Amino acid sequence: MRRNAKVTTLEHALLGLAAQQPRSGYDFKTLFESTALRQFSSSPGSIYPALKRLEGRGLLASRKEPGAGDRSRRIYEVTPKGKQALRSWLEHPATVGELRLDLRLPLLRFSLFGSINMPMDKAVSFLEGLIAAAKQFQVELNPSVSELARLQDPYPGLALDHGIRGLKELQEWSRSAIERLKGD
Amino acid sequence: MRRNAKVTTLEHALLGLAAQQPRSGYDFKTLFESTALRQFSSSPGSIYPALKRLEGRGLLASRKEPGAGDRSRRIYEVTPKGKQALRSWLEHPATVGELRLDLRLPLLRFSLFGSINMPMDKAVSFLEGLIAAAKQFQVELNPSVSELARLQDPYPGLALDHGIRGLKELQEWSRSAIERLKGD
DNA sequence: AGTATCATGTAAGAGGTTACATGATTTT
DNA sequence: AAAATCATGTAACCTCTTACATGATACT
Repeated sequence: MRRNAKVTTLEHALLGLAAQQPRSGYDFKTLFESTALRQFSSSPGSIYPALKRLEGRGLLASRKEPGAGDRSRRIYEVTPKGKQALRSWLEHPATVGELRLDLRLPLLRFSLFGSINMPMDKAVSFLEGLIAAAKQFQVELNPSVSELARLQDPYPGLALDHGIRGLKELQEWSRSAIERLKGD
Repeated sequence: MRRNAKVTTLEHALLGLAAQQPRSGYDFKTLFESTALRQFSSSPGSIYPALKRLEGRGLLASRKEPGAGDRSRRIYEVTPKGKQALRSWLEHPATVGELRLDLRLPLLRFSLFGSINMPMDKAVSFLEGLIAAAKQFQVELNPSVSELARLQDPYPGLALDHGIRGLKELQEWSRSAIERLKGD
């Protein structure tokens, strides 16, 4: 079988949350609804099928937990194979290419580092890589700054300025996060 | 016909670019590849079908422009109906709900304000609304800060800190953009 | 008694991703 | 002569969105 080869962002997030602690589909759903994770999904229509796919691929395992009456919850927990997939995803260093496409993804990974007890020095390396990628991306954008400054339309240049500020902020945050991690 | 009621983000972006100036599918494709717009699409597989859909709905019109040999480009330009749809999208104020889901969208809209010659005072109102929404969102996140600070897992709290810094930065950028717009 | 929440799911439709396909022209 | 670029598209597959559906329990 060569289908379903790719694990999606939503699936990776579910994997990470399941690795933190076993949860039911409903638990995942409410977590996604009530936190910044909502960016990566919504509603049962994506979460329940994703859980089934992950179980079908052997990355999650489930058991029925009979509740009061018929409120039986199905609890998912990560399998060794799932933990392996999670680990290799989390350990992917952030690259310029990834930042260009979506800078929220490295942050999502970082937020889930605890799910595999990522050692502090690896987290610091990740952040250092993130700083390097952000810096490089920022440099790449410099030609566009002068280019857009020449237009009479001010909006694209201003929007680009926001992007650059975001990259600077990302570097500053990364440095402060490194300090906080080291100060434990 | 009630199908295709919803205009997607990619389609709105195409509409805005076409309103700036008529372009070919290839022009759109290279623009998306070479700018921050790449976040909202990729490759011909999404762009060409989107252009066809927009033409089918009467939001874009196309004409063949015979080039040298058989390099005929198909040029798309926005129709009055398309400009209307574009305008109503661009004039949507940013809300907290939108920021919670994806704060890149209001920025995308802002970057395309020139395509309908958005009057300066409306752009300023938009930014003021953006500041208000960002502020409100920031306040909403405060309970999570104390909650996550209590965990032994440091990563979610640090990631949240990045989100909050981003919201502060968004407000600062908005203020500076207002100044720049007024200083014209 | 009625509403909200817990809890899980399915079905239809649409759009995006990836990969492939074609052919001319320009550059190396 | 070969490779890159211009230029447009299609097909398969998959996932997501939206909406609907069900039934028990807790709350007011």
